[in-house]
Amino acid sequence: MKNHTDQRIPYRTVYRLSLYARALQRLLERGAETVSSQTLALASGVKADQVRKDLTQIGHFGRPGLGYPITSLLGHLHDVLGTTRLRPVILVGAGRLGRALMAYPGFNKEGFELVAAFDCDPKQYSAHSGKNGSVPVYPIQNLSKVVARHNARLGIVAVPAESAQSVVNQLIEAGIRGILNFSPVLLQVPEGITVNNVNLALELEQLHYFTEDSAHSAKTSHAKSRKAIKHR
Amino acid sequence: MKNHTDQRIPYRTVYRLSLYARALQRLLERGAETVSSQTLALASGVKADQVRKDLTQIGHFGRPGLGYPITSLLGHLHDVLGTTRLRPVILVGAGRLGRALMAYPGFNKEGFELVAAFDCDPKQYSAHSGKNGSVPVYPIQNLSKVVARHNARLGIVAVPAESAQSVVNQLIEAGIRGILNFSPVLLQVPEGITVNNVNLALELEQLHYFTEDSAHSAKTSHAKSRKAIKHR
DNA sequence: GAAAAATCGTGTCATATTTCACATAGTAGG
DNA sequence: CCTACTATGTGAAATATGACACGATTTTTC
Repeated sequence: MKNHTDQRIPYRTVYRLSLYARALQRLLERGAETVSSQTLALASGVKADQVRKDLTQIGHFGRPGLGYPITSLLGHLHDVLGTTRLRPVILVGAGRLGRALMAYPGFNKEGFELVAAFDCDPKQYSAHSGKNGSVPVYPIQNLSKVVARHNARLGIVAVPAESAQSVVNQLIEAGIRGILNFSPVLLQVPEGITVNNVNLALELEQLHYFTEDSAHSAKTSHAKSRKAIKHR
Repeated sequence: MKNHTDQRIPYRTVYRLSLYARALQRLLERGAETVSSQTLALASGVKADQVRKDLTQIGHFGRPGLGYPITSLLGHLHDVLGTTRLRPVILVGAGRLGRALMAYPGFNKEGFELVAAFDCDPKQYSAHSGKNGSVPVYPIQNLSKVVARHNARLGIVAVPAESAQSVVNQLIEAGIRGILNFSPVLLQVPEGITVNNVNLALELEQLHYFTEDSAHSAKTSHAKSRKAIKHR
């Protein structure tokens, strides 16, 4: 039967579960103890029905007339999402974007720890490693060793387009299984490796298309079927 | 009738069209003159059928037995996507992420021009404005004026979570219609404004979930239905 | 303790998106 | 000019995703 342990959670549902976790965190900080699907929906930007459907998928049961116990639900979400403890993440590319990511304070709060960065330019790693509290930047040659040491599975790619594929090959070789790719190229990866692309240009082009009401479609109000806010 | 001019192109199709444009650009640089749906599909990471369906949506007709003429198709894509000329984009938040974005060389190549940046910290704008060729950084108070001057419709939000909603309100007030949001908050916007969210933590959590094969699902191969590479 | 209100869980329906399959049209070669 | 081959365009089936509605269960109130 449809037990919650015997099948993967759909693609987009995982996203929403993360959203819920964040919303719950905020609610918890405000002193709430239970939450209704209605409230959680509002806080996450989705519909109440969707919240209930998603939450039943992970097998957590709320109580009619009362709602969901926040603490328990949050714990359950962390279990399912695997964010119970800090997960190590490594970064390749210590250029401007890479350094911006290193300085991002949200990693730990969200259950991840940026444990190491890599670059091929000696100026980058000699300049930044060793600073107190900051992320150490190693030469790319040390990749395998450091990945193994931290047992990292996730990697962020923030290198120029030219070297992206080469870097990814090395990441996979080193044992990385999931890649967050900021470079604007189509990465070739074997079965079993997951890639999420964040492509500035694609985002902007899409935004541009959907905000341009002249020249494309006569009816602006035709967009009623599409939500203004997108969460993938 | 299903004419290509009388209806909007679906959400995800716009994304793929952008992908095609990039792939075509590369093919063109290699000296190719025509391309088959098969080849274009391979270069873009989608299926050939999908390519044909998408391309018929914009009303461009390929030639059986030969394929699509690259130059002509690329021009048509730029028309449809509205990337025929440079579109102005403004940025709010000149912190680390903001400065990384300002230094991103890809904007112009992809049809966008980062015309101005804003910050509320005098240190940021006094330090960076006026440099030759770089993006000027203005105080946030000048937002309306500068947005109007450049006739910008698109804005990028790279400010801390606390100030994101406030910034977005000002953007909308100033005439911005599409927002690329890097802050991890749910933005409230009126009908007609499009928001695309880029949320590091959500991306990582999803990656983590889908690369974690223990503890969640017995069958790893169960993921046959999901593509390893994701383009939204 | 009984009735009313609140809220969950889920079957069913509607919509959007992708895949399949194939008839159709154009090209190349002799 | 005719045949063989290639590649498109598109209707239809399959899949995924989200919306709706309603019965069931618990709390709250009197």
